[in-house]
Amino acid sequence: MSRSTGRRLGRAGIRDVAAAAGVSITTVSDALNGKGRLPDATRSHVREVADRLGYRPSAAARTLRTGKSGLLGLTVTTYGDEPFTFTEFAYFAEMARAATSAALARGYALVILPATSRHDVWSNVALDGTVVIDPADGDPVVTELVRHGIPVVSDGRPGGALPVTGWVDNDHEAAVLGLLDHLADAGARRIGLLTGNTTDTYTRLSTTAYLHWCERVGQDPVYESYPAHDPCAGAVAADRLLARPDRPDAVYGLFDPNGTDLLAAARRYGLRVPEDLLLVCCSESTLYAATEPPVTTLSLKPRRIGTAVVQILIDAIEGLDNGRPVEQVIPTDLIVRASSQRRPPRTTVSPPRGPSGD
Amino acid sequence: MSRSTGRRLGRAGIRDVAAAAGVSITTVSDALNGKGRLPDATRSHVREVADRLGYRPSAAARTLRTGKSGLLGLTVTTYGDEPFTFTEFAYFAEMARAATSAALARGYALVILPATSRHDVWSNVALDGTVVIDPADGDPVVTELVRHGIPVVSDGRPGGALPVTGWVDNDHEAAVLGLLDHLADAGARRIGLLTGNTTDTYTRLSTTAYLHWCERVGQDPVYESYPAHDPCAGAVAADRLLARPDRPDAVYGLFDPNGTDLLAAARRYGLRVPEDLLLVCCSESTLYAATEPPVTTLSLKPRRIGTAVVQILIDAIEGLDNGRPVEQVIPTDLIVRASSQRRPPRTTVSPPRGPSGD
DNA sequence: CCACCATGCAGAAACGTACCTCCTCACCAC
DNA sequence: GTGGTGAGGAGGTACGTTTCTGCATGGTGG
Repeated sequence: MSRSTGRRLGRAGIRDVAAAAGVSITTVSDALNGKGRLPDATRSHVREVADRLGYRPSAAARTLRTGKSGLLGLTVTTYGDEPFTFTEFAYFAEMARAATSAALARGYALVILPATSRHDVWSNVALDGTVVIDPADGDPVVTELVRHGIPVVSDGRPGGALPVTGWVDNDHEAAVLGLLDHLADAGARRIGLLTGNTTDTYTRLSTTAYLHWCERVGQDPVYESYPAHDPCAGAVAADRLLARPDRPDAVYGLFDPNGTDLLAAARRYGLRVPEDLLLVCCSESTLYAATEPPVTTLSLKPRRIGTAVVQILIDAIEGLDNGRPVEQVIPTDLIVRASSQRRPPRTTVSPPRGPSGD
Repeated sequence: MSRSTGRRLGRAGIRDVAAAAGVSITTVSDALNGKGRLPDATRSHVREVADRLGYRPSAAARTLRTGKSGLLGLTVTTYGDEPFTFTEFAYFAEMARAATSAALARGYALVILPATSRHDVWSNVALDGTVVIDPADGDPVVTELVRHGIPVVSDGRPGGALPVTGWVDNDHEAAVLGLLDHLADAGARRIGLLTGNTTDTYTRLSTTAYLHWCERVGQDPVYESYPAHDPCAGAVAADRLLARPDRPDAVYGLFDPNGTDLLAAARRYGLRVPEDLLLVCCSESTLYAATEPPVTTLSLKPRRIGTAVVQILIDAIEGLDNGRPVEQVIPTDLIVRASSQRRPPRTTVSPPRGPSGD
């Protein structure tokens, strides 16, 4: 019994197209992929027959043959017990969205894979490269990927001398220092910090930058740290911070929800913002433009980071890089709103608050 | 030159493991996959050798052979011109996160694919099935996927008689009606709506439910619609709604940012919430627990939806379903806070409420 | 002692594509 | 006529698995 005849059970294959078009498999492949030396007549004829048969090349076969799958992993490290903290905050959502768009524009797609998943999941999908968000020091997944020759680009400086292909990050120290200066310029005498107790690079760098700044200006550090993955813990920590005897007159919150947490805590203690308490938090949420008062936010530019990470990764995959690791620093953006200015820029139509002296 | 010898350029293959273990390829495959009839001694020996060589089976080859890739598409339809509105709001983020976890728990991974991407992207990845979020009526991508025999489960009732494998959705009409009753019970005389001008099912069903309710209770509809994908348009629309001569004394906002938009607009017009204006908005954000005042939100339970969608899809892929479409309705959850109660429950000094369980 | 069966394993055929190697013309210059 | 050349296309192999089929071997019942 001939193996090339008989009803195709599944989809039409390249063989069927070749047979229907009266040409060879090679010709079909070349015509559809724009390779080889073929007259336009043959090319369009093959294309037409393929369309008519509803032919879709098998991604698996192509991947097996070429070694390229067109898939990039998007790995998120987990915090605490949460199985998967993807998009816990707006940052991840924005970053993932930008990365997806950028990848798509270059013909790649993103596969979401948590760093903690077991081997079988990782090896069940053929990856051309991987984006790792905020890898832990000496992350075993990253090291294994690199050992297998898969390009890895991380969002956030990799700790523990991870041999990644490249990374993209903000200059967190500079951002924090600039923001603290901004608060000091606005009149802050004692600036507090709401931070996390996790060991990720972002938290660590930001916290040490704060400590250095305190040392430089001779202020005693005033901070509370909490498990950032717990949505309630932030509110409690904000409360603790404002309940301290050495209560700060300005606070920077490292995480997205800290702004509302601190606003709520301030209300509970009868503190007016910004008159009694200056506020800045790191967030990508547009909600802070419409709070009372609007809150000054530090944006880490996740869109730019997501885009940059993917570009670097794909360049490395396609051999467009020079072979050396690429390190790219994305500037942050301090969006100044009423919460960090003693004199509100323009407080709406409603009756202005008490004419607080400058 | 022998083809089976020579230095393997890439990773070790199953052949190398077989050679190193002194068994046949079949034995290696069986040992590693727990099939065939092999004594435990052989099995563990093979496994050990494979580990030593750092053997990882080729996902592409396995997919080609078995026809299953272990990949599920996660498709998001786009709004307006935005290339990709994935996770524009917290809903998508939560939903995607839950779907990813659920898929992973059953050995699948999710690939993010916008519905608008061209064919080449879709056919470049072997999908076992696809989750479609809020498909447009007669979505061409969905119809094509179904034609190719790929199971499709949608988040949101599919319009246009799309022949999907199943769908999961909230009962949006019931949710809106219940919520309007809640506002009426709290004393609302004229309830306004802030809605979108897009044609997606959620917006459409919610709006018509509102109109029906108005008809039933004999209230003139008071609503403003705006392009939901534009973050600024919401604030403007909220302002318009409260600037109307027939200003409502209660408002329901269909989209996540509407809560803060409406709070800000209320402040501009000197309206107190909830005394002068009752407020509810549809949101998954925990930020509304800490606004001033806290805002009552309608949760669509994206976690449960994401999980359910994936379960249905995988059941269909693995033939665990009965072959008929599965339709599942997830109840919504009205989280009542101060903004929708004339008498604020308790304006305490104590730290805010505990975790918002699923 | 032979047929029989379960056990343990090997051979080899696919899966569908890409691409390298070659073949066959027709045409032209010499 | 002959060799060269370039266009147009065919054959066949390899990518790395899974799995069907089959072949030994040793133990067991008749």
